[in-house]
Amino acid sequence: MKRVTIKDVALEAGVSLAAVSRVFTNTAGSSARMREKVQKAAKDLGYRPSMLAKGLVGQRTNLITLVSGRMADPFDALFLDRLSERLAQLKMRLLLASSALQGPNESGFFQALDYQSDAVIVSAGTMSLDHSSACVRNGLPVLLMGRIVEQPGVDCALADNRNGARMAAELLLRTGCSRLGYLGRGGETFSDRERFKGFADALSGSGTDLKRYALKGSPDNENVFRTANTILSDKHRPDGIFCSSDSLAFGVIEAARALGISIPDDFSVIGFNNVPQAGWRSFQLTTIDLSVNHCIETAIELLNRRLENSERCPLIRRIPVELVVRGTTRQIPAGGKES
Amino acid sequence: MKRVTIKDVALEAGVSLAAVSRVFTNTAGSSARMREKVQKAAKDLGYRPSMLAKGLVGQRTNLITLVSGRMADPFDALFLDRLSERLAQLKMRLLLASSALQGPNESGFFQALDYQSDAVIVSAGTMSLDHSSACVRNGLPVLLMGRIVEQPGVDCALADNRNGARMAAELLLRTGCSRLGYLGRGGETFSDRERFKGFADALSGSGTDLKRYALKGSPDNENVFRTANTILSDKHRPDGIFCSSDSLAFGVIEAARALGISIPDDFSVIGFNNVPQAGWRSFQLTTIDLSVNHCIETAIELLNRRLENSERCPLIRRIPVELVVRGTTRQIPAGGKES
DNA sequence: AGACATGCTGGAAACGTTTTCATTTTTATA
DNA sequence: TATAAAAATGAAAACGTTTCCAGCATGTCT
Repeated sequence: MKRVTIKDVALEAGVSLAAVSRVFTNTAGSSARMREKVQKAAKDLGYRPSMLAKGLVGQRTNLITLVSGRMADPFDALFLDRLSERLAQLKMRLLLASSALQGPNESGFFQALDYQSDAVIVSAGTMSLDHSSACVRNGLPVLLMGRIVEQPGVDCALADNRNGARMAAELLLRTGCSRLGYLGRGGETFSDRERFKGFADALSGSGTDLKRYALKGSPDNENVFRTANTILSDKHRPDGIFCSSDSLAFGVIEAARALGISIPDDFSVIGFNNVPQAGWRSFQLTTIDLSVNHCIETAIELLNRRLENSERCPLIRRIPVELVVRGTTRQIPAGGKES
Repeated sequence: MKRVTIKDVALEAGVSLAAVSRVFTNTAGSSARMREKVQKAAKDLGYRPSMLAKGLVGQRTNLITLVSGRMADPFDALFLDRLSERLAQLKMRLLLASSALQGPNESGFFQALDYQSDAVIVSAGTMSLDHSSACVRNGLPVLLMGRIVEQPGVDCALADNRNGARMAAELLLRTGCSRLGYLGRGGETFSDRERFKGFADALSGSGTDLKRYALKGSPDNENVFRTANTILSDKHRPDGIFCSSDSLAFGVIEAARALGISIPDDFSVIGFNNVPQAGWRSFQLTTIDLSVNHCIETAIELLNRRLENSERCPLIRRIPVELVVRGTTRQIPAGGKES
């Protein structure tokens, strides 16, 4: 019932505590005989080092706190899943901070501090950064996914939004759309703004109309459907729309179908993220692919570099995106000049 | 840069360590004056107790380890999300154990032990329970979601699978299906078996055909589609199919559409879980609803009861399910006798 | 006024590690 | 073989808490 400690192992092996510790931390300075004795004793007793004690004295807990939004969007779920797996390979563990519940002292940053995480990753675009400075002050690295904040100790990784938006704009133009729309989530996140701006800039000079729509209320399918329904019921509705996420695009597709608007003949839709569902036969959504794996690798790289040198200046990494053409946009006219 | 400890607070307030600790743990035996002094000092210094130290000496870490499968299924993602939020209300944190990576000593159970979690929740149906006994032996409560293992210290919570399967069977029968199929995931999980058995039992005596199909390979949409396509291409294909999860049902629906089989006129589909997508206009899937909130509440209740009495005998909780009729099954003939 | 319970307070041990430092043993060098 | 250098080992302090125990006021009862 009682935990097997390093002391028990030392006793069993007839050596000192320090010796056991050295063997388990692979510190130089223990004979082959010693390693053998200790390892045998440890195995016999079923010893496992207490990460709590380790973290208390050492400077690493191997804990990474993740502040994530609601897992409603499949992209977030996928990100979480892969991140957890990848970190496990590096012997690190993910500690979840519910970004939903935000009491006075309940910020994910405080949680990270309480458990002495080695770092905090913030992937919730809407999460307030009010208390991030508390982390920075304590030397706790912060990694921001999806937005940029210039502050020492805070690294950032985010999609190449402008480029993605540009590709979407160009495709819509080349396939003959002329009244365009942009649909973003209500919250006005950093990514949202960048995507709109990139879309608008790419369109400028083309002489096309651009209307910006924003979701009001929660991003669940039903609400998206209603919003899209309103947009598409308008007499002067757009004939092509770029959505800041695939989830929005799905709702738009369904609204178009419900109204009998034919996709892609009468109406085009482009999403963002390329979540698995985008490829399903029911949607065949043309979208901007943001590779989850690429996100993870970038995050891991920034994390590692920060952990080995906490003083280095902040880095901002842009994750490249790619256009994936499926069935919600028209074919590019064959005669046109190819880029 | 250095952490503010209880010692600093004690010094600032001019009291002893013990006094500060007592104030922060709400232990009886500190005067109003003392509380005031300490709280002021703590606030001035920005003190936050180290959960590591707390966990090391006390017996609670407020950490719950969750061993979950790949987050591909939206139900899992939802469960994780809500669980994290609910636990946060109770001042507990979720520590993730990637069930994917299973090295020799990498089982989630060991991870729970290493960090001295207060409990382990296993929601990955396919996760091996090889090392669960190590937890039980160390007095670490185990909560199994979705399957039953009778062992001291191990509580179980799972859907009322037989009842759900019965409802599915009855609906299919009453809407006139006569050649039925059951499609489960390959792994042959506990739930899978229960659902099939429940389905088969409810059908016995009705004189209908029942064929059991199982997915081979990964449960991604494309693979499900291929499997469903094979099933439905058969000349003697079923005219109604019950799937062990909504994700499977989506693939089946798409395969039917691709083959020009009309739903629900020529073919009926029922899923399990009632994930949000089941209600989307693109699917309108008739399914067996398993309430995530109900799952969470049951889990929390079992957890709490186990934490306050680690000796109590194991409990098995069945979570009720409900039939949600949508568009992938035919209407029940009006004239028939209602139940 | 003396005895006694009561409530508040601080000292110190404990939790399970790592790490520094001094000591002992081994190995290499002359 | 003596000696210096190197390697292996153990004792003890530190990490930041909680908790047990003893001491000391204070107030109450005879």
